[in-house]
Amino acid sequence: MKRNTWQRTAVREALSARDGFVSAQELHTALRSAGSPIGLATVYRALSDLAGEGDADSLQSAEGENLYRACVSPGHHHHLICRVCGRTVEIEADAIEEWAARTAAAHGFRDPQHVVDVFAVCDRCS
Amino acid sequence: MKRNTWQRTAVREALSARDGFVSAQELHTALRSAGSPIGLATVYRALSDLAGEGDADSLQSAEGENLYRACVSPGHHHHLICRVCGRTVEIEADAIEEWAARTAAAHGFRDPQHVVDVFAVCDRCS
DNA sequence: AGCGATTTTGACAATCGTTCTCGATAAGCC
DNA sequence: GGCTTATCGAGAACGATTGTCAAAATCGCT
Ligand SMILES: [Mn+2]
Ligand SMILES: [Mn+2]
Ligand SMILES: [Zn+2]
Ligand SMILES: [Zn+2]
Repeated sequence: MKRNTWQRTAVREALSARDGFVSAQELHTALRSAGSPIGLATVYRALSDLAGEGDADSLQSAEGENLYRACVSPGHHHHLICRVCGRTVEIEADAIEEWAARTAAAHGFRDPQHVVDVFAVCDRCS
Repeated sequence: MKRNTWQRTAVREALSARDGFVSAQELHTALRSAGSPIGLATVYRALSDLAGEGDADSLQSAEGENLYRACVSPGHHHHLICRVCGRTVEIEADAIEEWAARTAAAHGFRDPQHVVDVFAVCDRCS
């Protein structure tokens, strides 16, 4: 049902070429600079699809922008993100998962979801 | 240096009258409905100030809106928020603080900040 | 390869939360 | 009361994102 277009491929590759989180606009600019005539709306759609399929992680920056990153590990995980360069480390922390579940249950809340991200400055940038 | 206006007082009180997170627009509408002629920009500014002074908590909804809540406990804490009605429980978890600091340090990252929120469905709403 | 049904694209407009502008207003202070 | 200056607020401006819709491209089928 989902068709293969060079646009989606281009977005996937451009995303993989980065090692941190990027916005749709940044990625669009990068693609255009590299000579691609891809449209902005298409980049937004492709990134949204990738995130929906689990091939990309997404998060909101402090400024409210949606940022994306090519997913390295397949399962659920969190991120340690450099505030300066965007470099990102994927983190698994079962302790956090348990804590979230326990905390919700302790207050009578059901079906907990959680947002856990750490923003700091990486060694290269400090 | 900072002046006391009835507008700031009105925002503070309107915020305290709620028990969940609200957006600036919602609060503005509520104030207007109650007869206040307060301006929208003023509500935005007041909420931003309150958050900056630590008298209000703020977070971003999944849709990217900035939400505010009158702060109950004074120190650093996190939230367990009902996805349906917005009811919120303030949570302190030293274990999380330590984990965040340890995780950042383990990867050579400095000056860590973290976003930790749990969204679930409260007992009244399930 | 050719055809046709259906998806996808992209330029542009529209949306929507938030911030900016700037003349008017009103705290705080003497 | 007056002065100084922070604050207000209506409306414009902004910026990220989404909607529109005609043109182009993909895929299944022959
Ligand atoms: Mn988790
Ligand atoms: Mn914390
Ligand atoms: Zn860095
Ligand atoms: Zn609830």
